[in-house]
Amino acid sequence: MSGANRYVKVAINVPTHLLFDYLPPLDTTADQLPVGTRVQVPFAKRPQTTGMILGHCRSSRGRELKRVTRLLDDGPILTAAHLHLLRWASRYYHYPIGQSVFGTLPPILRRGRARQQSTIASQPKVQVRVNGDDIHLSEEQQKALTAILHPRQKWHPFLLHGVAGSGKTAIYLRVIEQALKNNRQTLVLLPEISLTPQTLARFQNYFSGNIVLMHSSLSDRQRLNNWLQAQSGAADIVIGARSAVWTPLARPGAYIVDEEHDPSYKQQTGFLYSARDVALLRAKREAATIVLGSATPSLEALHRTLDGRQQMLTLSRQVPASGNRANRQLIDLRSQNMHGALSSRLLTAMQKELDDGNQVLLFRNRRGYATHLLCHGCGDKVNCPRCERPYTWHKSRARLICHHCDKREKRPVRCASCHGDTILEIGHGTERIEETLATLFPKYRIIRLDRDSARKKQRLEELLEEIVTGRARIIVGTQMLAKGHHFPAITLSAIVDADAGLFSSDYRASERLVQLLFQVAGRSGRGKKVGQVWIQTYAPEHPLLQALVRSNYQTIADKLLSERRQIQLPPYSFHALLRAHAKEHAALECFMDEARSVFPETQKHVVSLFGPISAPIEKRAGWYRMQLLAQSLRRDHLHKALGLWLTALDKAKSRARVRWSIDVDPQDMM
DNA sequence: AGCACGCCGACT
DNA sequence: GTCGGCGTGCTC
Repeated sequence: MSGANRYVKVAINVPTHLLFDYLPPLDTTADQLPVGTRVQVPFAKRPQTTGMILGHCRSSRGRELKRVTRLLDDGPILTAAHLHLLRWASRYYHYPIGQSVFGTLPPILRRGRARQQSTIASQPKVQVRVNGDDIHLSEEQQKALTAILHPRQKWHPFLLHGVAGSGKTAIYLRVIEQALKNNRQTLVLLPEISLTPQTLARFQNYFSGNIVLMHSSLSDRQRLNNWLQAQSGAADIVIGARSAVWTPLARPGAYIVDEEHDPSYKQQTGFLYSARDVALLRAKREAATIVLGSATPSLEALHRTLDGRQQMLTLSRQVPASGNRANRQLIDLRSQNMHGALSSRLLTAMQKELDDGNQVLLFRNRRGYATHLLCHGCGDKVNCPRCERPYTWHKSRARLICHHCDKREKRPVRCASCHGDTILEIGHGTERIEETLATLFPKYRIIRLDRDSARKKQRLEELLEEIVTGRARIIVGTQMLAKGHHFPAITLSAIVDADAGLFSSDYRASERLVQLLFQVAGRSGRGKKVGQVWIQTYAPEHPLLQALVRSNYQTIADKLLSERRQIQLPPYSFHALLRAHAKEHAALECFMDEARSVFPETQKHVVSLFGPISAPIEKRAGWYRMQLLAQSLRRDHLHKALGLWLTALDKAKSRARVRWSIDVDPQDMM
């Protein structure tokens, strides 16, 4: 039966929400070109542009329609269901459709190159090995697994709450195993694939089937091959980082999002999606099993369990010392004897653990040597000229580095304003703490783990190896330390400076601090050695710190949630953030004022605006930055407003020389 | 995103 | 006079 459609609607990788109408090639009808097929089309002044067919139409508003040059695929490379997901994401995150489609394809397909036939036979049978580690589930784990495999409702997401070593991975393996038995695929998301070779090893040890990786450090060819295997159904398990959430699956069965609270699931540039949220939506549409795991669940996840949209399954620690909570203590830094950033009290506690043959871990969320340089003569700081913020002094590299824009400079001999020659090094980054430790504990091997010391993956693995084997006795590092690893020989962890998380302008800072503390605590202790966590602070009376030493994660998180509810912050309301930056401050202010004034009148009673205000980092790489927050108690109201607002912003008179973007569900306000 | 067009400053 | 800098607008 011949269709009546005369044109195809084509998505092109350009920043517009429009689809472009084309005539089919001369010997073809529009209806013979299925949705999801890539085509080559003349576009703008370019004779050969890659596009993808997303629909058909009978009539078109375009005047002189051009013709599709040729088909790039012999059939659709994306299913209608997958395109549906992409169109939803494009609308939800207000990101151009063509960029959403092409930005989530493997680079080779994005460029219009041919899809190559995969040489792997489709659907090989996966053997489950019995050996990795054969899984003996505790009663608690068995209960959790049963709940997941036999949900009370047709579709229900699960939050698996358990600390490192509580046996989350065993549950994941059994969920995947069940999917395999049903001949279904599983997609496993991890916050940072480079940090988790152990996870892959464990999977490979347990399943001898076809496991593929999906992350950005694979070669283009490898990425395409793995993508094709997932899409054709030849791969049984796909393990990947954030972007892997866009991998099409022929026979989806289960989704696993490990460390679901991790902020790296939210993309920070361009297409600002949350891989965790996209995974939830995919699972819901496909009625697939989904398990979100974390020792420190996000407040969003806890909120979903409170109102019954999600079921929480809690695993307690499985080791012999089970029930023994890590011993948490505050160190009041006021009038403490200090050795650099470290108090005598902390050093004494460290010495004891080291004497007993244990490892200690110090956490400091600033790399570099000194957090800033200060002129002793006039008090001026040495600032990055582009960001107007202090440079960080990196001693071993002998460079000042701006942590906001990465500008590098040599250290000045004299102060630029008063020409004084006494420049003081203020503040202690990981590099300086390492130096302090080297003088205090010359006998012990010290390892620093941050983006400077572990620039290459290989080096990172070497450093981790030294920690795991116990050769390194003292470890100092940044956030990197708090992710994914379990170091059983560490019996003492310390947060060198907790105060930054207490007094931030970002309302999520307190959630992040609590998560950090419990993640750090979770790295340490096993068997009879119970971990202790020390927190250095100048504000020991702060209620959050008081709670941190007294309560468990759940109790503190519940309290944070009730605070969010009282002031109606997410997850009790919904946010979209308009960010703008410009070279001239006046142009920026003018645009932001207009942005506020063109906000749709009809939505003003259901959506509140806060701002415009300067961004917390007011200037970055020479650009002034401002933001305007839209908040609503209902997502649908917010989205209706955004649609109208963006149309008005496109036409704003003051938008010249201003760059702007919308962040739906922003994860930070920086 | 590209790519062209258009409007202001220092040059053979 | 015009070469080219970037800022702006459009693409079926």
